[in-house]
Amino acid sequence: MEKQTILIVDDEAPIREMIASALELSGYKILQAENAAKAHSLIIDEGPDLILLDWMMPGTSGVELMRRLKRDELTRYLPIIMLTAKVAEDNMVQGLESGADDYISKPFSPKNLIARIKAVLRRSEGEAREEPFKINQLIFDPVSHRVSISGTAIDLGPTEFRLLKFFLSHPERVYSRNQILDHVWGGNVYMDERTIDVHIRRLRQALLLEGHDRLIQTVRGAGYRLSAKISD
Amino acid sequence: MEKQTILIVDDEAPIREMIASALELSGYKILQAENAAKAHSLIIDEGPDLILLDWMMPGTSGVELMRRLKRDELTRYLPIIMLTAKVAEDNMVQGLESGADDYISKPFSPKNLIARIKAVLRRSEGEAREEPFKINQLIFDPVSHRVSISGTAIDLGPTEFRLLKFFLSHPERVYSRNQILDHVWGGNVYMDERTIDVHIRRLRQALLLEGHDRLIQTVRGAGYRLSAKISD
DNA sequence: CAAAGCTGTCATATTTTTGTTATATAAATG
DNA sequence: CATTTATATAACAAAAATATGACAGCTTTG
Repeated sequence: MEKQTILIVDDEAPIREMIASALELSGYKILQAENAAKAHSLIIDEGPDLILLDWMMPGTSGVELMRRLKRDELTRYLPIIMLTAKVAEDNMVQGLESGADDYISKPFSPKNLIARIKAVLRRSEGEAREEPFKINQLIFDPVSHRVSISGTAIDLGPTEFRLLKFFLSHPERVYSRNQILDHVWGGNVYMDERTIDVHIRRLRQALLLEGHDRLIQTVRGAGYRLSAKISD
Repeated sequence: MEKQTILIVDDEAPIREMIASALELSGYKILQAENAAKAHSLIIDEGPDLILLDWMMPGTSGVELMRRLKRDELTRYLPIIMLTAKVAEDNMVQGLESGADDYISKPFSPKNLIARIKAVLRRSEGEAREEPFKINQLIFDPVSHRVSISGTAIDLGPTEFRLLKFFLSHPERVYSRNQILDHVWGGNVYMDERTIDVHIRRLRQALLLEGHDRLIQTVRGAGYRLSAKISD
């Protein structure tokens, strides 16, 4: 299976490092952020599978970040495990209620943490997004694995399907060919960058109906972007 | 729908009561047992849909009971959620490894508990359906164990029958070969994935009449799907 | 016990998909 | 405007996924 990515959000670098090394040993890919803002952009850009979120942070607090994530359609289903200081158990209730999937109090053993991560990931595995994406006349249904434009079925190869899904999950945002490679093909693949162009071409070709190929836009020198806003 | 039954196994009566009243409010039927022996006989007699199992119990421990249940063919698939005391978190690891479907540490909020129960039940939700399925000209009657297309009886082997039943209970949804394996053959079977293809072939062969073989659709790179919508 | 029916596995055909490469276009640059 | 650079397109052959037919071991039937 593809290596799963975990984002650690904590303002104390040593703690992040400790957790990171433990998790890397267990085969996860690790991202780190020391504040909510950085965390948020990493979430958008890298799309981690799970977040370990420290409760007590200066600036935008953990709760606040969590609220924001839950509000956004695209990040709503991202599982979150809260890290709480031992004393702060009251907050825990509040935390669980505002949408955390689990909590764990410091100090904790790596073994324990990993077990929880596994449990949460397993649990949320069955809860991947089920509602179809809609943009203009396009409907993308992950459940039945179908794509249609104004009711007409669209035929996509597996790669184009994943590519379109990726774009739909991160609309209105440019991605470089390398980022696309990472997300759609998975981390450790070597492939010529030009090949992306070809797949973009195929995707556009498939979306031709009613001009939906123009959803996929070229951003010269930067990469590609999906956008409902078709300038002309 | 039939009210679902949950068995609470915990040696402390007050805790059982607390949980019980919360769950009853949510519309579940509740059974209680204060030790493993009683739990086991209740399981056999009443066939609950899910078990909340306290980890720390005098006498036969929770683990032991769980092991026993997992060993028995009849109870192997009974979903179990472990209840752990906060201090005993190390055991939790052991618990998940020996087959619990989830765990939750005391103290927990009722809301959280119910959410998990729902998640676990949803995952293991089963069949048992009396009314016939109908799709296009196909009629599948689980009770009489008969299948027909436009009145013509269709002959299916046992496996193809189960396979078709599975698809009919989850139409318009793609399933990977592994998921199909889990649902139709049961959890712990080792079988070559390609064998699924062969059974799909046999099923299609049997449904040939009036093009009903096209109900079973191949989704390249993903698996198979049953759908009334025949694109071509 | 023989016949008939099922199952899972293989080996072999077929069909799709995929990454590359070569060539054509289009956009920037000075 | 000529040149350089980036992207689009078409064609292709290798690789991957799926379909199909045959078969041997087992069970169930009669």
